[in-house]
Amino acid sequence: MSITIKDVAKMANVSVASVSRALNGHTGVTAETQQRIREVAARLRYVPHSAARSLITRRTQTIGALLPDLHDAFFSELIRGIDLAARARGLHLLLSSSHGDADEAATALRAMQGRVDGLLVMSPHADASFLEDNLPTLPTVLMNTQVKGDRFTSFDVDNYGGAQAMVHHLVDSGRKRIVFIAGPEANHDVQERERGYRDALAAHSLRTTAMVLAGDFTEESGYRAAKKALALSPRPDAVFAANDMMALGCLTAFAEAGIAVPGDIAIAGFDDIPLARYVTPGLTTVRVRIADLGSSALDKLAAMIEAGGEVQNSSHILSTEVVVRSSSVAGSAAR
Amino acid sequence: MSITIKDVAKMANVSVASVSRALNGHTGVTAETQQRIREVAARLRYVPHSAARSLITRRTQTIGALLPDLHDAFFSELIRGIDLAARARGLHLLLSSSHGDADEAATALRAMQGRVDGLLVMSPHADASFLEDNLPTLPTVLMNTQVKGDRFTSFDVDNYGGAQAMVHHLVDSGRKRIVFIAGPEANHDVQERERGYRDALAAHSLRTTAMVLAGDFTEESGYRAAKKALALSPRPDAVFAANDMMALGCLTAFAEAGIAVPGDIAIAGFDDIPLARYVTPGLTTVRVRIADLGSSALDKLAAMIEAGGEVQNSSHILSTEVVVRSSSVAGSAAR
DNA sequence: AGTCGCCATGAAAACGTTTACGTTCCGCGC
DNA sequence: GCGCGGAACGTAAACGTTTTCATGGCGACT
Repeated sequence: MSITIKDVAKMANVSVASVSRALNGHTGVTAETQQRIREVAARLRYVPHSAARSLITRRTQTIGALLPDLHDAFFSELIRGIDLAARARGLHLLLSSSHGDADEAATALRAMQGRVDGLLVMSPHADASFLEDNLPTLPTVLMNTQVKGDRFTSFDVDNYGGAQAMVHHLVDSGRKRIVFIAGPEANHDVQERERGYRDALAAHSLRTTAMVLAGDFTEESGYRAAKKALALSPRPDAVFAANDMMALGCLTAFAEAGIAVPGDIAIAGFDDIPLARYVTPGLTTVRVRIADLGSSALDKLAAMIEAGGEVQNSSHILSTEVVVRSSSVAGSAAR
Repeated sequence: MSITIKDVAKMANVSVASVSRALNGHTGVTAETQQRIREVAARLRYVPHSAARSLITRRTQTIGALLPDLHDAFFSELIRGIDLAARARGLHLLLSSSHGDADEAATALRAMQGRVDGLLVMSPHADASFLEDNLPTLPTVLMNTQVKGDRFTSFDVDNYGGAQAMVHHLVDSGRKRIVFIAGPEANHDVQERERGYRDALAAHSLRTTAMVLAGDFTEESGYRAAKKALALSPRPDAVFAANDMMALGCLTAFAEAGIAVPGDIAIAGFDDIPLARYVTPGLTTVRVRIADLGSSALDKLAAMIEAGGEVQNSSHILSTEVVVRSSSVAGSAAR
């Protein structure tokens, strides 16, 4: 039904080879015939069939992204970053998100075979052996996915450094009893943030005051943790939540309890989701440049593909930044 | 390099045809050999090359989504909805977003040829003739994209009805001078929202009080419009912004000017972005179920593909819902 | 003027599948 | 005992490209 290169060739009285050459701007076809072929192709609305093309060129101009089911803002930012970099290179994006379990992820991974030139993977379920077992033999870049050694190229945000910096900020502004609200246990990001929290406390000789409450990244769990924090004695003068949503839950809990923020207690989060600057008081948090993470990972992947896969693996850390708002320091900039 | 069906065939001492049959669960191969082939395939980590497969089957199991550059929350929700429905059907998602101009959109559209089984299009630049000119001959569903007649199947949110309902709510709670802050002029959603606003005023015999200020969907433009609204005489007792971000700008402007919300003036937005319930006061707005829009559109598209393209075009309207928060009615539920 | 070489072009192979069509073999009914 | 049907399996065509290789023509150089 769809019109093919043969139709164009026939109509222009040339061979399919010449059509291919003309349309791809290759040499070996006179300007005049190229012109003619181009005209015919346009008139016929010819569009090359990409499956056929990739079959022979071994290139799809597409990269696959395997993502977990993420909280909205994070997800959206990441995609935006990836998409931006991909479009700049004329690459397409095959999206595969929300993989509940390893089996599902494995299926998705295999389905990418022959469909993409490279893979961007962010998967909480992935460990090295899972990846080795299921990854098609494709250039791959890992994002925020824990894996030891140099078997893969990876990009990670500086969870450890960001958490440290936040604790330093809190201590510097006079806080002494800082409680940390953790996230899902198996989550590598959370582990690193907690490690940064503990090490920073130690650096201030406050190791003994370390206090960690459970959470699961939801606002609700932040709310519950905040209630627990208030019951502690002596009462903490700051809570540092492993992500912003939980910090928002704290905000609500404290407001209900009539506790002044930041007067009685300071609140800090992690991620700098758009919401953070809109709540009152504005939420002090660690900014993670998610879009950059996506862009950088894609750029690196593109380079690997370009190089034909024979490049040294490398790992990269994306810096974070403490954003101080009113939830930790009275009278600080509203934005 | 990659191992193909031939390798499996050789290793299992059968023909490629049998391998294909065994792996696809077709008849004509004994259980015993099927078993053997499956084992060999697993051992060799054979994964069928999808480009080759789609070349012959004319199916890619992939649907393409052409999206504009959207404000974050909207974009993310839409993708989530689409992805959800796609995964339920085992379909892949080829994403193509952020198309600044029609040329870019056209290129993206053509690049989809042979890559996808169907197309989901949301494009502000698209009018009927653009689509006819550039759309590959593929099943297509339009989302929030204005196009007259029944040449396409489309899904739209009920901008008109939502705006009407919001105006009714404002009038019912005692507001009389309601100003509307418009969005980008060419935007069809905005036009419909404004139409709903005007018609609802007319229904309350308040037609003469209609007052429209310019805006462009950004928070900044909402802020500016709010300033203008305050300068009006008599001063309005409500502003209805064409989207939530502009409503937030109003919130800021009124706070700075010391105007009480909702005491002196009520504020209403449109979209119900996540932020809306977090700001103080909570923002009264029109909820648009974006994820549903995506899911429904994809479901319909899948049905069209299933049916082989020979289905009647149809258009669908997704209902909206007024969400009352404190910005329009004092003491209303915080959430 | 003849030969050499380059350039435009065409024919055909190749990519990795699926599937229509043959072929072989076995069992069964007459 | 012979033929027939069906099941299991193999052969090869087909999908729509790109690319290698062959071919022919024409200009330039000796």
